[in-house]
Amino acid sequence: MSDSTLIFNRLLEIAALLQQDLTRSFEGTALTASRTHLLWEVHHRGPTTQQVLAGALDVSPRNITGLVDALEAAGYVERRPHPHDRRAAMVTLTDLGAETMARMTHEHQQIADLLVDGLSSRETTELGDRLGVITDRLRAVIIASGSAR
Amino acid sequence: MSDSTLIFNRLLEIAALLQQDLTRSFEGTALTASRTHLLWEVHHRGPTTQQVLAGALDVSPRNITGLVDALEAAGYVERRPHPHDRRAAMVTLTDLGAETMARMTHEHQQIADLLVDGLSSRETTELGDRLGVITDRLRAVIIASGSAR
DNA sequence: TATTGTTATACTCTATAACTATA
DNA sequence: TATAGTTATAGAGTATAACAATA
Repeated sequence: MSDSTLIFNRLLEIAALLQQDLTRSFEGTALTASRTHLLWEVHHRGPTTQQVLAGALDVSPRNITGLVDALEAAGYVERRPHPHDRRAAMVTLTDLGAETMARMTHEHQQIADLLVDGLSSRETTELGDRLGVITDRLRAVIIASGSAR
Repeated sequence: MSDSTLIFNRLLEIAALLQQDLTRSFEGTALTASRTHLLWEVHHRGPTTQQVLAGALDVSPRNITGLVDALEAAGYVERRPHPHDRRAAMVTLTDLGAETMARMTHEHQQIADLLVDGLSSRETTELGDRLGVITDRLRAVIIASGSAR
């Protein structure tokens, strides 16, 4: 197996492990990866229409309806009236939603520190740079394969 | 944002992009990520019982039934009788399944080369080592959080 | 006429529980 | 009695299409 295949396989394994850890961390709550992604967007954007969320998550508006329904039922968000457009709803974090996102942001930093712990600051910077290169190339591959269709 | 958070976010982004690219590459076929994972296991193990596949994919036996049904309907695998146990079926690649896996293995190598291209062989080795460290730590985190429950 | 969000319908992945055939 | 796989049922994420209310 070539060195590049080895690295690629490590990236795939890391991706699978991250997904697995995320899923496990939601056990026993009403949260899921998709719902948390939506929460994350609202956390960073502030009150947001469902159309905007559909674009941000790259998912159909119908799907957003379902995710917001579930998050609203569990008390993480509220639909509030849009100030100027009576068709639209502003999805807004409740106190529970805001507290949850604050806690998750903190845990996010902690696991990041844990994973990268032990590398010197120079090594850390280099690793970041190389992953950045891979990220950029991967993005380019996806854009290319998208436009090829 | 700390350096470690930056690296962690890059890993998350790479994970999302890989998932996106994989999903897109299956458009217009009967394949999905889960079905391909099953195909991948059979490719590497040879004819395999569904019980073993359930363990390999870490998924319920019921789920394997559905995945094998779909792959069989699309012509990628066959259920053949187990030589000694009439309860069990051996999931076996058809010619189409074997050709598909050969092609995917080749494409897998190509995208690996593409993504890692441009790094010197020393840099490649170091990147692999550092990702290996992260993979091991992440695995440890997941095992720890699993046993805590 | 165009846009926002919903209802209707369908497919995939996933799980647990009950059941059949076989060991 | 235990195991391999299936049927039954259910929840979650996803999609398209048709529709209502509003712009």
